[in-house]
Amino acid sequence: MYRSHTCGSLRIEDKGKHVTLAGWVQRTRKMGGMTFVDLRDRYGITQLVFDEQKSGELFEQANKTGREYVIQVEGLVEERYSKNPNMPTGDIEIIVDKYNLLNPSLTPPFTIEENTDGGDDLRMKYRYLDIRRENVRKNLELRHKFCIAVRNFLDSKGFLEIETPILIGSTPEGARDFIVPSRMNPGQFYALPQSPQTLKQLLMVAGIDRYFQIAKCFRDEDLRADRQPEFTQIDCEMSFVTQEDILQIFEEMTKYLFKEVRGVDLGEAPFPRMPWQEAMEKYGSDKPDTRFGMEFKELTTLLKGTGNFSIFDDAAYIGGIVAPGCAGYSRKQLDELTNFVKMPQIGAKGLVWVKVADDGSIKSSVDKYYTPEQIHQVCETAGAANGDLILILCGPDAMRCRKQLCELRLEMGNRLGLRDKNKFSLLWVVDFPMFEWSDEEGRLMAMHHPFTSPRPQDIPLLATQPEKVLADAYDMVCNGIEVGGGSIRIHDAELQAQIFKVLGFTPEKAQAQFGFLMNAFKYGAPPHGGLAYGLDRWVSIFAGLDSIRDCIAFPKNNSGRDVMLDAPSEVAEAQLEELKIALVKDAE
RNA sequence: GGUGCGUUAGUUCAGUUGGUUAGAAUACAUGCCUGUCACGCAUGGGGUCACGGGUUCGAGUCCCGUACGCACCGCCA
Repeated sequence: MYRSHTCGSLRIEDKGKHVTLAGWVQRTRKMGGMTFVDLRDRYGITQLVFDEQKSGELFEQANKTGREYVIQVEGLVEERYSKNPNMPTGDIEIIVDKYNLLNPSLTPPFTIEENTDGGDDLRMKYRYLDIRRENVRKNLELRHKFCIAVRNFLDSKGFLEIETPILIGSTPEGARDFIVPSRMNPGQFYALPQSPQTLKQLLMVAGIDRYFQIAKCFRDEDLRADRQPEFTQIDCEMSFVTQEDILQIFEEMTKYLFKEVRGVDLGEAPFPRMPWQEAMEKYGSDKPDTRFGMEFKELTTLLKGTGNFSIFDDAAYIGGIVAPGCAGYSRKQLDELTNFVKMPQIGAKGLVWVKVADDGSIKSSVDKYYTPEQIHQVCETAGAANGDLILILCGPDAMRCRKQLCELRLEMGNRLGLRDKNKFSLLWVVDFPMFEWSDEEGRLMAMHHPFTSPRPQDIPLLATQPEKVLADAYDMVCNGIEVGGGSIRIHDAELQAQIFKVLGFTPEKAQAQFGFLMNAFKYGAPPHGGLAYGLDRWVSIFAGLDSIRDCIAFPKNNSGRDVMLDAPSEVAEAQLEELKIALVKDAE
């Protein structure tokens, strides 16, 4: 037996017990004739005491233990002389009478402390040391609790957890696939699933009317702080359900998770539902952060062609937001905001402001182009009160301009401290367009995915005005983050074929790519639909993290590398030969 | 594919207008210290200033390129 207790379990009630502990040396404090050692494991830290007079030889050994040495000790639990109220085990200490060095350690490249001195890169290279730190471990514990709660909830609702394969076929729609060569079928490749989408639909055809899976998904696209090439989805599908049924059950699950895992009561009220069109008009985003207001006010008709400001006259869209209490912004602060919107990734040309002072007097950066009455009208329309600042953007492309205004709104939200990590605002975004135009492909693309059902009332439009068709699709949004999304699927082979046609697939190509699904639909496919939650995103929201990497045990870096394993890497010639793969030598 | 920022001690960073022997904190080592818990005090070791080229009497500092990291745009059904 290596240990009788963990390093976090002993309390004053255990006084007098003879115990065995094992763990890592967090720190040693040498006080001359006395040495304190903090022994750490996953459960906590317990102080060990070595006394020169009483411990003799043990004292010498204790003084030689370095950081992160793995040791085992036996000793008596004693009440402390001077207690430490800051730690759970702070009332006791172990008077060590037996010491066993299990394994020494090199000095770690960064300190194993909550506020480590290690940078991200180094921490990832030595992730096994990083995970020893309490805050990283806490995130993994939270992730575990989240998964357990999901399983409990879905099990209680009759869902079956079923695994689907990782080696599947490539699908050209959507993200770029990771592909895996097949040795037994030279020249042919598997693809890793971007999601188990088609497989779960086949499970519905198979009569598994409630399915879920905590599924790894793979997308070979560039990374971000909130995007990894492999990530985890809580993938769910149900048969004989309407959109309403799905929204209700997953709203219930969300409330359950908040309560069980985060200790937050979201209340009885249903989540607001916002049509996609409204989200775009009010927030310039299909995933609005509704923790704060500052909704867009369109000013196009009011300002375009009514003054002599050519910038506005040439714009297709003029919109503003009201920043409450910001009328006192200095020239410098306004310049900062102007520079912010002019950053290349935002791309606005400039920023117009209107200040409504505390006494109601109005001043703006376009005073010379408009009459005071017109500017006053702007304040009315925008709903600005005394002390408020109106920020206005315009541009030739309404959609782009709204996106820019969206960025500005979020920036103001940050500046005004309105994006509190402990506040949660959830909503459903519904009624997504079925298709969006792709300039690159020169055709319509499925906005959600090609298996999404159009709203029944819009089906007649498919043949005539497909761009006007709305989908039976929905996203769950929390604090401006898309945390889940799904749709009612097509269960009719005919309708599915019609959608493929709109997407520019020839019947032959559709058959080749998705024949397995359309054939299955011919054998009595039930009406079905579902939803997938982004596990990594949920956990990082619950933990208040800025990057999903912090809740993934072994994440990839910005360029898709695992710096700990040094993957990806080259493989042996022999492996390539076996796969009949020849590498193209760089011509240079 | 693109934009921005960064790369200096084991680590996190500072380094002025281009000018003497490149600093701090922390970590590490040694010594002192019997109630510490971010212990304290003293001493010490530790640097290819990412790499390559250029400008200059002289480059950590300026210029060009490369690599790597981070954030973002494109991309992510």
